[in-house]
Amino acid sequence: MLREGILPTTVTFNTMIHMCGNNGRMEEVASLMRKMEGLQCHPDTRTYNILISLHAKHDNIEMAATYFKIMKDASLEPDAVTYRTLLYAFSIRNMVSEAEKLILEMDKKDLQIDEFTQSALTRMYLEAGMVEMSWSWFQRFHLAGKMSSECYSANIDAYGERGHISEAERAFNCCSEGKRLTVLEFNVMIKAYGISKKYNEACYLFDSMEKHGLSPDKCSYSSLIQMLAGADLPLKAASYVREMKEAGLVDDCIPYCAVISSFVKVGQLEMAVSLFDEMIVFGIKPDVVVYGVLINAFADMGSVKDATKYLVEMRNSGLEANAVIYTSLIKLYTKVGYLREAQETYKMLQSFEEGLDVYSSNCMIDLYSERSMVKQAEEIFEHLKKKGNANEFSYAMMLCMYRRNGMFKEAIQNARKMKELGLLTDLLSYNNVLGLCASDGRYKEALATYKEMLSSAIQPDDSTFKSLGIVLLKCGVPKEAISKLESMRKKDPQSGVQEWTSALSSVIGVLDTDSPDSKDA
DNA sequence: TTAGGGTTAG
Repeated sequence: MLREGILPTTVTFNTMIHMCGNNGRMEEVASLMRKMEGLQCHPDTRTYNILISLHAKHDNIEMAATYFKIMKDASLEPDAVTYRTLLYAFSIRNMVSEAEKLILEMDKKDLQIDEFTQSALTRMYLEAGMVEMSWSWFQRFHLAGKMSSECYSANIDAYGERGHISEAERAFNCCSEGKRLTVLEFNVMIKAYGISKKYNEACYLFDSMEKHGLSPDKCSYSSLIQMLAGADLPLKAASYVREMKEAGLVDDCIPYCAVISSFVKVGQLEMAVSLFDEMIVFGIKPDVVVYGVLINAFADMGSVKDATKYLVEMRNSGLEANAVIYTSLIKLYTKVGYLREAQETYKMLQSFEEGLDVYSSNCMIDLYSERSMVKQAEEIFEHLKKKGNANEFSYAMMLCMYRRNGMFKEAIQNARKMKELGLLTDLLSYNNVLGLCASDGRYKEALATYKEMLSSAIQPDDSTFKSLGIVLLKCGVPKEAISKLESMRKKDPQSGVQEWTSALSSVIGVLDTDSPDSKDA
């Protein structure tokens, strides 16, 4: 583009810088700047505006601010575009003092802030915890009277998203005084009520749209249905789905799916199924997600028959099961103890990119360990470890399997590895490890584990003290003394736990070895 | 710059 013999003008450079920058070729932008300098071709205000906006877009705010300074040093007058670009960039990064400095300059030059930047200011002040300040800016714009629906909505949304519901309401009311409301303001206000868990208000506002001569659009319905479903109010949500259907605004199964999954969540599976049936009657095609919801629901119930029914139905309608569905099936087969089916499903999962995750692998370990199929369980466990995916569940299940099969050495190694990797975090895991230590005669290790448990603020339970009681008993503490410790703990858990700790410390603290028959202690 | 559905165990 830069041909020899023809001197490119500033305008040409501006165009090229703009093009390169928009394509992300920032090195070329820098090289063009150097060429400009070499040719003594002077950048103008527009050149700097482009540079500031490009660097802001590429998240290099320092460079954007630097060009602003260079521009002024070159005695070029920043214009409304310059200020708007930089002020917006500062606002969305919550750079309050930098933004305020610019605003001051703009006021001096009598330059107006555009409404898009204004809503960014509202957000910035809210993020900074300066609610009053944000409100005074909102008012300044509101009183100037040139706000659009988009701007009012952006402000209502800014307040609503952060739970400032009364400011959102005030902004909404300001809007209704100044101009005719549109669906947009209603939608963000409904969303605001949802975020503040004011579901009745949301419904009431939605229902009042008609009185304002407005019809709710797809977004109004979707957000209301979504919020009600998420708030465990599926019955209410269902009535709006029906209304939405009546209005001809349902074109996929997503709103139905939200409500169906809400019914499942609150345990009303029959309602979920009947809404699903209703959806089919209306000719809305179910997709793999909504099938997934039902299959998972029946998997949780251990109902192979129903889960399979929906799986078959899904396949018959030409949909392929995905990794999520196979994971639900593995959960189901683990629950009911169908090893062969689980193995087959696990094999199917291998063909997926996300494929074999910890969850499904742990299900397989669970199945194998219940059957004492040590080798098979180990194989999966090794695979998990190799990929760095083995988690607390994986380790705990392996530990239990080893223990059940009398493989104490392996069990202890596992327990130690768990601690080492920081995977011992849950009460159940601690209890597993303590139970193991107690039955394997590792009293010092039991005490250390118990102390670790207390210091990581895990509340011990009855099962914890059952194992510790065995430890004390094996150390020669009489049964009566142990029962006394337990009744003390039942009466006053706090001091009871302390009594247990000192009893264990005094008995075990004097031992000089742990498990005399082991050499790896 | 309005909203959006599914899997996480002992």
